[in-house]
Amino acid sequence: MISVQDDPLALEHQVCFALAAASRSVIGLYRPVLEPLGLTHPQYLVMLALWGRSPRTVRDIGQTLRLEPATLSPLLKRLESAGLLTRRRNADDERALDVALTTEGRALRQQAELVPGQIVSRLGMDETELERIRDGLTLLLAASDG
Amino acid sequence: MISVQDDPLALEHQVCFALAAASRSVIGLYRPVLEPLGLTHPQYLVMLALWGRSPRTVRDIGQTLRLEPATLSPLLKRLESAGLLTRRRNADDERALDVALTTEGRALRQQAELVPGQIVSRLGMDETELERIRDGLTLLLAASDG
DNA sequence: TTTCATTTCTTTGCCCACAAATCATTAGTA
DNA sequence: TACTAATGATTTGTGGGCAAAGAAATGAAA
Repeated sequence: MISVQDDPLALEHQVCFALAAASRSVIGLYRPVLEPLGLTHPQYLVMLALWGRSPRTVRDIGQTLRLEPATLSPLLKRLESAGLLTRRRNADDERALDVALTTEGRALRQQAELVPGQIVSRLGMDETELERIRDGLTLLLAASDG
Repeated sequence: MISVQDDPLALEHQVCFALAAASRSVIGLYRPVLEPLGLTHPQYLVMLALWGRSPRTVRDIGQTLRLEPATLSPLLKRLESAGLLTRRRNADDERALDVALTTEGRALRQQAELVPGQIVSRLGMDETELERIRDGLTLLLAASDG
């Protein structure tokens, strides 16, 4: 007889379910926190990348965030419409698109600095445990990404 | 001076980035494995739920998988079109929709039983480590879900 | 230089994912 | 019995996310 214990298809055994559900759930926590900044969560990640270094090409952002250019292309246009960045063809290589922060985009960083603390507080989890999970996920990403 | 070490906005510090990227990356591993079954990953999760118990209402599936009815509604119609399940209003409560496996849907389980092994093998990760990560994610889900 | 392959981004098509609004049914209440 | 509130699913609108195809620029090789 198959019990929940040893059924390999039991939902609670699936890493992929825990991963997908936790990802959606945690990203859901960001929604109200990012809403005053006018950002969705993927847009927030792009801004994090640009606050780290600007300008960057689409390719560069994609490699950093593990996103396809087909995903980034429309997303970057929305951030451009919001006035947070500019999109301009690179002078040396017209294929590449330079994405650069505007003054407004750079300024948004101040508000964004409050975000991680708010999320951790909403999670109400031990920070050490949180870091342990993050490190596990980084391992998992490396294993699935390679 | 702000170094990568203590910058709270550094990408590699963000649990949400590791979570989102790992989730997409791992789900990406399922694509070629599920393709012969004719399932996407979210559809696979719904089938897992139904292999666990059938029939179920949309509400029940949504609570189990943490998905909104608005997400499930079209997804279930696709699985119905694929012949894997039936959708019928509950006789006792016409508001509720009973989702039940067809013979074909039930039969697909055999092929699905091979999936978890293939994924673990593609990940090439220690299974104990994988279980540790899953348990951490379950904690995270509980913290963000409540 | 001409040709062909490669690179980079964009477009198209399909599938999630969810908030908000809507519809139908049921439950609860006067 | 009527009226109202609550429940369960669907629809609509917006925004990811990616594969595949397309367009433009560059690089390489004949």
